Amino acid sequence: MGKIRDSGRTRRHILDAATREFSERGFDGARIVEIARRARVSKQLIHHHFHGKEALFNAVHDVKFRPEVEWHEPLPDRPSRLFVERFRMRAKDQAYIRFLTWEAAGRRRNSVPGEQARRRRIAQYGSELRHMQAEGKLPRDMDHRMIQLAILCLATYPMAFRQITRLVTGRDSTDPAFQRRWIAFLDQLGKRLFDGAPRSRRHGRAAAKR
Amino acid sequence: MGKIRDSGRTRRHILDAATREFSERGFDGARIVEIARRARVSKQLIHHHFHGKEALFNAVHDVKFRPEVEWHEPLPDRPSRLFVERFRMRAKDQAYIRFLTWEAAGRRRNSVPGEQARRRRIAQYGSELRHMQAEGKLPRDMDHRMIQLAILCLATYPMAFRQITRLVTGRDSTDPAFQRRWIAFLDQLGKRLFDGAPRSRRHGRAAAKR
DNA sequence: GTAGTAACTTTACTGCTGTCAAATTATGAT
DNA sequence: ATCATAATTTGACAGCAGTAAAGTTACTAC
Repeated sequence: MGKIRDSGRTRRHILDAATREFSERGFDGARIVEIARRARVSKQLIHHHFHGKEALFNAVHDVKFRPEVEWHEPLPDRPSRLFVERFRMRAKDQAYIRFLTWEAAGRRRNSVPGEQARRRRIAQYGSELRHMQAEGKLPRDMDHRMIQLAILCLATYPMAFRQITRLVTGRDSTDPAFQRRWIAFLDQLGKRLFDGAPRSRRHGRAAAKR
Repeated sequence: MGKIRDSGRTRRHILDAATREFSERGFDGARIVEIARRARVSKQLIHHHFHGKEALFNAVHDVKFRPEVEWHEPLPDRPSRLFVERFRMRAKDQAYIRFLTWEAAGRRRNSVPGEQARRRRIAQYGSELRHMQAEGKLPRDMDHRMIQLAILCLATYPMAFRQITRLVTGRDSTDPAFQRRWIAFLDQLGKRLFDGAPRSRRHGRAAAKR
């Protein structure tokens, strides 16, 4: 019998199960009995290791998602790849997207968990963008924070709002065929936006319209 | 005493209250007692008029959000305004955004409610985009469905993921100051993307990079 | 080996939530 | 006036979710 006692292992099992359950059903929808079933422990044991549902939820965030937040990925050198690279990251981490979506939907607490670290992380990304602006790789006449937000829009939305993506494109956002096309599109987008007029010298086009 | 009985009025009150409650807390988080309190009726009366929580939820969608889905807005003539106009719409209807977000987060049912109408609505928008492509107003070398999705990304995400928007820009997405800047940014984006190189004749740029 | 501690189980309960059924009150037709 | 019908209130309950506390089993140090 593999009945050896190992608190670390069971804690891990519980956390894994809880991660999936919370991701799928959200905090209110999640059932701790279900988590117990998935982790193959009794629900009381969950309450023994962690202390209540709320605490378990926080633990899940800390253990499972904090690394994601802390992780620092290098920016691509070509600015036109900003969209694509970010999307690639997001597409790999569906669970985190779902967590973000639940967080956005619910308003259980005005301060988001791990706000400090996330703010730092985001600020750092922002300063790198500004640096690219200074180098002339990104247009200077655009607010770098808005560029950053746009990157997140295009990288996150299709994975978060899967039902919409399916309605619009006919394919689920997890479908590799969709991801290929979206990446191709983001590449076009990046090139048109940033390769074409990287300098700030007024991005003169034929002002034909209007 | 305004104690006259008017089923229509109370039904409306219940629906209003339910709309807010479901928007704020989602299906699982919503409490029908709370809906009753807001509508100033007893919870049993809710169960009398509608039949259970699930049915009430569907009714809310039908009555409150269906019109939004059905509504047909004219596309702007200048393609560069596509982003801005869509965002303007979205910013006005926070409740609908929240509904979409809950819908995206939860997986209560694989088929989304009102799918038929929404699909038709979306397809129509798509065909108008294709028409703009045919007119040369939009680049032909981009997949119009991806353009459509991008529009939704940029219009919806900041309003849906308010916590992210706040972390990135420092302002809440309902803040008029943010909305002004985002609109300005989307305008720049649209111009760079669609005013500059509307034709499909290879959008020649200085292929300096790489 | 034994004592102590921590992992796990069992039993039980409390509070809440959605729902049902019956009683009451208003409304409208005849 | 009366009677049927629908609106609304009252009362009650059955189920479940989270939790607490006590009991049992395994592991560890001495």
